[in-house]
Amino acid sequence: MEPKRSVTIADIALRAGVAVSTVSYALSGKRSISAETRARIEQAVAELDFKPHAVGRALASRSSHTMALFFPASRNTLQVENHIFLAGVAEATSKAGYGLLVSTSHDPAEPASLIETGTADCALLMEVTLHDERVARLRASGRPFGLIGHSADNSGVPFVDFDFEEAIRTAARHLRDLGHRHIALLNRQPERRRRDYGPAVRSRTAFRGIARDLGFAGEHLLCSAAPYQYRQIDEFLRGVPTCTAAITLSSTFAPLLRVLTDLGREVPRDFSVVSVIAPEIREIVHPALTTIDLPAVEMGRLGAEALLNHLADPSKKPGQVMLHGELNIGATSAPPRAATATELVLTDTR
Amino acid sequence: MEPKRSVTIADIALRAGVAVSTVSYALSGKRSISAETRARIEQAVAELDFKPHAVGRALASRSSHTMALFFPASRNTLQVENHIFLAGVAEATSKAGYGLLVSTSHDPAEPASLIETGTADCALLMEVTLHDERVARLRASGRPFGLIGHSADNSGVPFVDFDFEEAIRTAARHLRDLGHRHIALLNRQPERRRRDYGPAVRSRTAFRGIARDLGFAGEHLLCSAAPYQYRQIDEFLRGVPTCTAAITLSSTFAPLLRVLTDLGREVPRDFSVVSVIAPEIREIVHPALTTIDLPAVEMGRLGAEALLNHLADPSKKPGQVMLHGELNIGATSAPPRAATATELVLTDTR
DNA sequence: CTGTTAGCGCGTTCAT
DNA sequence: ATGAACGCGCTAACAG
Repeated sequence: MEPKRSVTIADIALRAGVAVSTVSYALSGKRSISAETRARIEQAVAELDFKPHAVGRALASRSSHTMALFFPASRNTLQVENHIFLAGVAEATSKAGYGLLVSTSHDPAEPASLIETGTADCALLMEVTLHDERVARLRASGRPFGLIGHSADNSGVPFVDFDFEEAIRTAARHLRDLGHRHIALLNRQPERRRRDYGPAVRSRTAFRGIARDLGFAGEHLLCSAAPYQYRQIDEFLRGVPTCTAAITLSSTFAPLLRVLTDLGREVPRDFSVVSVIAPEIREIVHPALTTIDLPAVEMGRLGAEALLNHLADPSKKPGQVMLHGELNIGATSAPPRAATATELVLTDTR
Repeated sequence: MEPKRSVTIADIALRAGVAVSTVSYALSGKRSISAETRARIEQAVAELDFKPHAVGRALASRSSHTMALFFPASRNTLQVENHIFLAGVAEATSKAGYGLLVSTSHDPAEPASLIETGTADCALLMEVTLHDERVARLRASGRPFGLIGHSADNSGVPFVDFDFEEAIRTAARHLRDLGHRHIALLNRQPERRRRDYGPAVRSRTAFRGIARDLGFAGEHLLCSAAPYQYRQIDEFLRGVPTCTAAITLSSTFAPLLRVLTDLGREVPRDFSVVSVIAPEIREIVHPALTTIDLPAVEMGRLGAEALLNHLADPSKKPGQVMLHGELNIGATSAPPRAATATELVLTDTR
């Protein structure tokens, strides 16, 4: 129960026998200080264990030195993968001396609000939709923000994203080369009414084209939340027995593997799977899957860095990075049983 | 590129024709306002789209309305499970109208610092050791804090923890009833020089006693980081062939399952496993494991709530909650092959 | 190179 | 029931 009242620069100024502004400038280095007074100030700082009050500083400087990260983490729709991005973001903000405020709010006005109220200097958004209202509001208010993902119009916006199209093409080619002629793409239906979710939309479109190009039948399956996805997948696999392989995005590999087991179909003997997942998730999944690594930690770091750079110099062209994934062949990738020889038809569940 | 300068209560006061203090009181409700002026103020607020500036408010009220969460998330030692707690913490802070600042700092002075600089009102710590220096410093400075986990002395400290001892006892009994006479306990070595990590120490001690009580040989294995743990476990299983079952804490189940597969030992035919993990992790692991659920989301929520309650009324006895886990029998729990009939010896690897 | 001073936006005491 | 004024801790003109 020590001193509740913390020491201020006024205390330092008094003790060092200088003006408060001198202390302030000595701390910020924004103007030259004689070696002597600087020493006296530093001594006073050390003796009194002074730490600049972040709030006072934020009010005066109009900068909280804090980044707000928006990502969905409601308990019901908890996506373990989402949290991996956080590690990268935290690494970047911490290295830059920035605070990291995490918000799980779904209010589209919240990102702009947090900045307008001075709580944060900028906002980093996750689960970005093609026409994201949060983006629109941030744009309208002229506040700095960045994206992990990207939307329809990204002009002037720093972002980092993963090339899902390429990943799907790589995966599809691999599966086709293994002999598969009927392949499903599994993706999750993200939160709420976000039918507009970028990766989902783009992946679906790309997959359709790829199926056409490579000459296989492609099925697109949008999985809902936990209890239902199992039945969805179960019904699909029973209904479409010619489908012998799947590409999974997000964590849809989990229910898929369960259903396959329950149906008595063994991976990779009876069914092949290529999963696009973060290596940290791959690590804990057993048996080893064939995957395309989604570098989530890197993405978090790069996204945060791009935003911080943009904040430091808004006149410069913002960083816009697209990351790529490599195929990572695991134990489940051996050739499947021969695909059916019936006529190939391109279908789409929706 | 709208107005950079946000509207303040002075603007509201002017527009409503009242004093700034009246606006302040109208907003906080800390003194009665006539219906008429209140209406005028509310109208001005709506018309100007006023939002109180959080930083100005924090400086004046000496409260940032923010909780700082400290948890380890360096990219090298990323534990997916840790992030699940965050969902619960975020739920609680958000419901209480608090901000959530996330820090991955390892500096033992940082928690107290963040509060002293006004950045946060309180700190919630994860990965607490028995003699945690962060706790000591927070205590010394008299700042409010709470724990997810607990340390040697918890007097006056709100915390939530999981009864690992009981979980291990439940798991051990289950395995012994299946016929196992030689059981290993796998745990991870947490970051840095934290040999003092509470759950690890307590689990080990408890396990030793349980082995004695239930009459089986118990081995304790402390796994290091990703690349090494595999070899560690591999050497252990080869060296101790009589060990036919394991209890895994944290995500040690992952390397264990890999090693078992590579050794050609099938679960549950040749080896039984009971894992203490969060259900969100269990969901993505395949095949279904026998587990004891670690209610990480709940723990995060309860820990944050306990801390917020303590903050609201420091004179009240702080909430100290201990959660328990139930056995969750999955596909891997079928009886193993008969255990060896040789003499039982209680050993410990360390 | 250094001191003086006016805010930053809001809470709150003291008057009325 | 309402106003006026001061202060929270710090930054940044503006003087010298």
